[in-house]
Amino acid sequence: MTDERARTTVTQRAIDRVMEMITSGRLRAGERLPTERELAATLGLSRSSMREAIRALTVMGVLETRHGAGIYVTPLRPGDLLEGFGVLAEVARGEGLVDLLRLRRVVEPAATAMAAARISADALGLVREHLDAMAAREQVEDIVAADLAFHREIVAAAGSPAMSALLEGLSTRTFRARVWRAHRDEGVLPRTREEHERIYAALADRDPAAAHAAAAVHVAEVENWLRANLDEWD
Amino acid sequence: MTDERARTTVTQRAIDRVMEMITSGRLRAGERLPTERELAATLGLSRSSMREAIRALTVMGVLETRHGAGIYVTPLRPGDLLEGFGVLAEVARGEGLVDLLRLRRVVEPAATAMAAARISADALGLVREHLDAMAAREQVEDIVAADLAFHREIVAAAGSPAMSALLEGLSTRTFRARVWRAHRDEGVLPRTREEHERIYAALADRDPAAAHAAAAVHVAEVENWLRANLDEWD
DNA sequence: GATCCACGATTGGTCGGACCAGGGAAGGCC
DNA sequence: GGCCTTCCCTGGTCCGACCAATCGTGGATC
Repeated sequence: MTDERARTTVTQRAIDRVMEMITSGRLRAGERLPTERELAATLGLSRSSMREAIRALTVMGVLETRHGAGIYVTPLRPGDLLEGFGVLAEVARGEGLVDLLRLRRVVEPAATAMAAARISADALGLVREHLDAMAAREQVEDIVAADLAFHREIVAAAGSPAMSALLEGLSTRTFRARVWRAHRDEGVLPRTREEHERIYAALADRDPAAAHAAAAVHVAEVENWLRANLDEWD
Repeated sequence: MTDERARTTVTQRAIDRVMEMITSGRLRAGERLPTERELAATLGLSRSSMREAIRALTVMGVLETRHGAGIYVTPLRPGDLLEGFGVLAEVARGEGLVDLLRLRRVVEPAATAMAAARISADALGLVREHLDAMAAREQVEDIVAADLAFHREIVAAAGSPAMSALLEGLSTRTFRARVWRAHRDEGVLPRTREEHERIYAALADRDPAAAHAAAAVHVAEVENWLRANLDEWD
């Protein structure tokens, strides 16, 4: 029990040490850390290995480095920590993608419902703008951009950074572009537009239940499409 | 447009390059990558920087290194990619913690409902065992272990790796221990036990709606406790 | 001929030091 | 007093050497 885990790498131990400093409160959000060189000396490893540990904590969203200025602890907000997870949907394939969409079908309706209960008039106006932009544009890329902005605005109105960050990670531009292209080719764009309108209407009515249902229908639609087209994916 | 993003670090570019190799399908799940030295040479950077890029992709759950053997792409299952999630609840504080719990209140009931519809008799038996273990143990650490196992078993029965991984990340041993200790001191353990029993009963009845409600009540309970005790936290 | 083992080539892990590039504060110039 | 230069500190990159786990290979053994 003395030091059984010497089997792990020095870098991993450094990561754990810094994490422990943060969880224990010795390092607080926003605070600046010692120099790379100092940290390496203190924790007893080379600067190279220390840099790897710092890089790891950086992608985790725990630390943040500023060239020439120093290393800082991030504000540690859920958004910061979930930032690196935008990779998720990007690499998932086949059954894994379906699973991610299933998760989205659970979270997005809940977020939309929360938004319906507390969205401001200003935010609602922005949602309306994105909705109109979707209808006005021709290029798939533009439509997708408006689509993403539409959902992002709604989720943001829910007031849950964690849900925003999670859903952001579950949405990838390339995936959505593919879905839109397919929908266009299948001539079902009007139906998609109808779904979006229904979501907006529920928000405008400040009707959480209706918003929940409308969002669920919308995501389920995409999920079903993916399930039906899984074979020709990738 | 020639090479505008030379402003970023070489390591970041290497990360992007490897990610692109994966998303484009040139590197497939489980496949082995070239040597660190070869990769560095190919991408035109030093081995040190290349190692940092690899470390970053490792903590993201995209790559996996085996000392002496080589570097491999992970199976890229949602579970692999959400693994680093555990950090989240570990460092979150104050309002951020409440937000995470709010996310859990959305996801866990959904997973429990899905489990109710498809849980096997065997899995149900295990759930029962963990429930009994919770009641039988005295040490908070043991109770927490059984508590975690109880929820984990249920969520696993939902059959969604993404939800399992997410909820796993939202649950930390230290947080739960604190909650249990407080509940014990406040003498509300019987009520918690009752909530667990109700969840089990809904699963046994194969009643998704009841399971959803029971899980929601349970998580909301913890959320309310946290909200009430936020001031004395950390 | 099959099995086992020792050895060495391969590959990731660690180290130390040198040099480059961005930032920021001290101090001089106007 | 305000602006600008300068210099030092800090992260970013690179190199080359050595350590340690792995795995294939080929020879010894039965």
